[in-house]
Amino acid sequence: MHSDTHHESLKIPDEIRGLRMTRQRGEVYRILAEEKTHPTANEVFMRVKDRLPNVSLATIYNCLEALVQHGIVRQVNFDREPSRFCSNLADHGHFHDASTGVIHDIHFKPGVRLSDVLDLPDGALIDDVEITLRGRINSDS
Amino acid sequence: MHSDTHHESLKIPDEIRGLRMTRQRGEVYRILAEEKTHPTANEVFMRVKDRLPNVSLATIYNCLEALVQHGIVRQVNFDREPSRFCSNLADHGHFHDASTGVIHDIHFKPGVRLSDVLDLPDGALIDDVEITLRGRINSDS
DNA sequence: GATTAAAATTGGAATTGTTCTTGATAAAAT
DNA sequence: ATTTTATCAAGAACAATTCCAATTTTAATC
Ligand SMILES: [Mn+2]
Ligand SMILES: [Mn+2]
Ligand SMILES: [Zn+2]
Ligand SMILES: [Zn+2]
Repeated sequence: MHSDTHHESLKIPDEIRGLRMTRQRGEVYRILAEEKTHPTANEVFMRVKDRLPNVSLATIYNCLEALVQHGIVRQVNFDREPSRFCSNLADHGHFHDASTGVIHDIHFKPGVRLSDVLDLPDGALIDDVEITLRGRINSDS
Repeated sequence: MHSDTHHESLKIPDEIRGLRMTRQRGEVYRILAEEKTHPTANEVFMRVKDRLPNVSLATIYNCLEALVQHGIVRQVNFDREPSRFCSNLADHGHFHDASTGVIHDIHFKPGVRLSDVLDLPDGALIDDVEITLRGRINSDS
């Protein structure tokens, strides 16, 4: 057993993709990796404060931006609501269940390619796709 | 030839879907119907001012909200950028060409249904879909 | 290990798109 | 014509995010 003390643990390397993993960035990332609930910056802030009581909201924003910039987490927007963040790097979209508030990750069915489905302009090169669904889950049937 | 004087014209009824078509709402709608460029509220404001010099930005926002609420126009969001507005009521998504800034309407290929393509949770009832692409158009081939 | 340089963090102020509030206007109903 | 209701205008307020200057931390160099 090694010396430093943590709880459920989840090893985060000192550096990911050229981004130095500071204490604050590590804690922000941990929240997103542990909870797949797509929290807002402010929700991340509240959770990180439990471990780093002096952390500032500006730092949460800085960390989230750094993580997003380096492709370690993804930023998810629903309309004009506060941005949410997601550690699932697989290509996926989001379904917001209006009755529970839960946000579900949505994946393409196997073998589906965007260009098979959408009528894109000639020569269009897609850098980024965002698919956002709103609705509700009908428990019966 | 009828009495009231307008320029290129585009007849807008006194009421659409239960929404009273005031002068301001009509002008806002006209901009969106004439130009398919997905303008922001502020861009609509500048254009409407040419015809209604006393209109206020608050009124533009009020009108846009009323039109969106009544399903007459659609609100389109790219990340956290200012909302844009679209009079195309067909089911469609948006492709933002980063090199020109142009926003293209994107339609599904005929016969494609969302549930054929996405792996949705059991019992999911989709109220609304938003598809947003970013990229560029390669002019050669 | 001390010194210097670079990067990250903090707290608060500033920004920005949007919404709210309140009083004035205009339109509809009586 | 009077009353009621809806809309509009102007500016204040708001909330999420970004910016800024000062401090702290980390890394590099001596
Ligand atoms: Mn929370
Ligand atoms: Mn413009
Ligand atoms: Zn996700
Ligand atoms: Zn459109």
